[in-house]
Amino acid sequence: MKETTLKQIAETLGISITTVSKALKNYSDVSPKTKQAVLELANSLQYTPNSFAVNLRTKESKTIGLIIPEVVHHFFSNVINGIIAEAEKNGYLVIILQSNESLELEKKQVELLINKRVDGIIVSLSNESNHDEHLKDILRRGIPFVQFDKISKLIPSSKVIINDQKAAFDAVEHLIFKGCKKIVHIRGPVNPQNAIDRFIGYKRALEKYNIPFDSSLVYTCKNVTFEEGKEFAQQIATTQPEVDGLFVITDLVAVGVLAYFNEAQIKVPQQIKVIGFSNWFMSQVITPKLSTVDQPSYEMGVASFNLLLQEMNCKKDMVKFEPQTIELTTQIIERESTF
Amino acid sequence: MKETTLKQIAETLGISITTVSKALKNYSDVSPKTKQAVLELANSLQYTPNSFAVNLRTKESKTIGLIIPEVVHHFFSNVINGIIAEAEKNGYLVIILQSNESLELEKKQVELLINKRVDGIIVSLSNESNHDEHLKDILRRGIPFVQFDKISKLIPSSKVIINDQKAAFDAVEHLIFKGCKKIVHIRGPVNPQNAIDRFIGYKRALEKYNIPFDSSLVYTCKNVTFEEGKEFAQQIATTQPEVDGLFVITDLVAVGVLAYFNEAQIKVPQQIKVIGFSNWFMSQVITPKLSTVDQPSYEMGVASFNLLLQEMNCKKDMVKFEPQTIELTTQIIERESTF
DNA sequence: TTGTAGGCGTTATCAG
DNA sequence: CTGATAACGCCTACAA
Repeated sequence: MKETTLKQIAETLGISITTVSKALKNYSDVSPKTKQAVLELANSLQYTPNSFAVNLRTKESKTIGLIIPEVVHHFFSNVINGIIAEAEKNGYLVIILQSNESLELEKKQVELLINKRVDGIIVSLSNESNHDEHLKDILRRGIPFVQFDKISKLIPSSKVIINDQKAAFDAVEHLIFKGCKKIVHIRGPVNPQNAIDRFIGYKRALEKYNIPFDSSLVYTCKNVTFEEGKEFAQQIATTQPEVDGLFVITDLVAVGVLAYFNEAQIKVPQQIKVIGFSNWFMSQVITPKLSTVDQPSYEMGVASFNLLLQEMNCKKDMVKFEPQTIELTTQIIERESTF
Repeated sequence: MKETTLKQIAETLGISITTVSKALKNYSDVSPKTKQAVLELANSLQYTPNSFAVNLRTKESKTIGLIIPEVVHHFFSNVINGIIAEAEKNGYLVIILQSNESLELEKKQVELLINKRVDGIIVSLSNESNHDEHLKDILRRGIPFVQFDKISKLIPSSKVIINDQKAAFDAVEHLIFKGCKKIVHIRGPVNPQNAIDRFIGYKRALEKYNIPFDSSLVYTCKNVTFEEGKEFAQQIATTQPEVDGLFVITDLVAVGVLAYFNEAQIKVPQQIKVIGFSNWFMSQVITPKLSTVDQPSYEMGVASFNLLLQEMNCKKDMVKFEPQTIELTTQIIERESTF
């Protein structure tokens, strides 16, 4: 099974490789006759340029790399969706890697992508990531780079984010408006910037409405799972029965909370109100339907790719590119769990 | 930002490119002294071989392509997970494309991957796919190729599947054992082989237990969504109240069914029993917990990649490869919806 | 309008 | 042990 090459076409047609190449690329200086001959033969031989050779010549592969913590995840799979759709529109392919929330893996994968010489890299950091060197490496090598959602603020790259502080503030304010006085926050792990920001938003809302902050009302997820939600809900129900509101880092965990409350016959929203984060599809399917903060995941993917594209184009044109930060808007979705 | 190359190292060290290359690749015939010098310099210059050049020379890119109908899908995202994990273990990267259940897109994407000269291709067909030419193209070009789950039986490639007929038979038999007499099947679209096979399994089970087949009890999904589940459930409840069992093509749709029954206060499993397919995480979270057929998604990914790897290795060694079919086992998971 | 020549960076062969 | 040379397939000044 031999691949057909320019050389073959040139030889069977008795002309030079150059002419064949030009004919195929619609150069003006090829006689219509030879051009047609070339086109026909190329077609019948199913010629496609060898992308390895093209990559080597042009120094680009029209391929980008994407590193995310988890593929099986409502938010991230939607982001992937947005990225590959937008990439395809623009003639780019996407290599996807999963860090499994491990900093070690994330580092290795950055290295992999650098070695692969992808044209650009998009990353959302793992929960473990409290370390920057591998990201600086990307910058040092001059590879176009975009961070989204779980970012390192200190790295001067383009970023696509939401205003986590404000979104969290809104969520907690919503609970307060609904009459909650004693509000628990089930927060994300220690490292991720967005977990920190949502925590800050929670505190700010309390502050604004003169509710004293009480650290015993803060629970910290390690794995951010459904099971953790159940466990924390149980702890809360048994040790802090006076809690009447719950702001949860993400819908998956909030669904775990609701699952426990259902089992324990604790009435939501009558006895306790719950609001999640991210507007997962399932949150409108469970009983009671979960109030949440809508986070535009697909759009984040699209925006991330487009920022990357801009930077890649600048690089090609040797134009300096200024990193940009795009902040997408969020929205409170009120459902049964906070009626 | 210049990339460092063998040439640079050779020049600054005053030796030949060949020697540098050998030193870096641990060839036996390089003096320890020069070797060390090369290694040190390469290290301090952060040398990494230009993969474009390597690809061109070796005619492989250590990259495979994966085409699936949907990324945001519990089953497929788990398969992706399995594939990229196994690929990474073996030094391969994965380009992911999404056909959006469109045959047109699927064809284009196959072409894209062929042009990209990936080392191998893994595909799960879109629901629209009733057409083979693009798959034959892969075979014609001699590109290692594996199909999984939604396959074209006629294409002689390796395949990773479950026994959909048997799995469906088991599910329906389970309903019959639980006392169901009038069993509806909400089936998948017309084209996909696995929708056809599950339908056959349904009929066989009825036959075995002498329940006459009644085509008015078969509903056909177009989009296989939550909403469709709700709609069909409503139709069934209003027009065929004597139905007492429901075998649904996939959990997502089944969850839609349960959502309607919940709203309409129809008691599951007392009035009607429901069994889904694929063992989605959410199926154990909703109320009532959904009985289902467990389909090993991650494992399908792993098996698919491994089959592909075998074929890629055979190709390298110029050994003939015989396409294989791996059939993974399924299992009935009994939960509240069929108690 | 066509062709020659050089190079992208690596690897493999073969001779010194 | 070391290196010259060719080749992978394509692109692009520059000549002819």
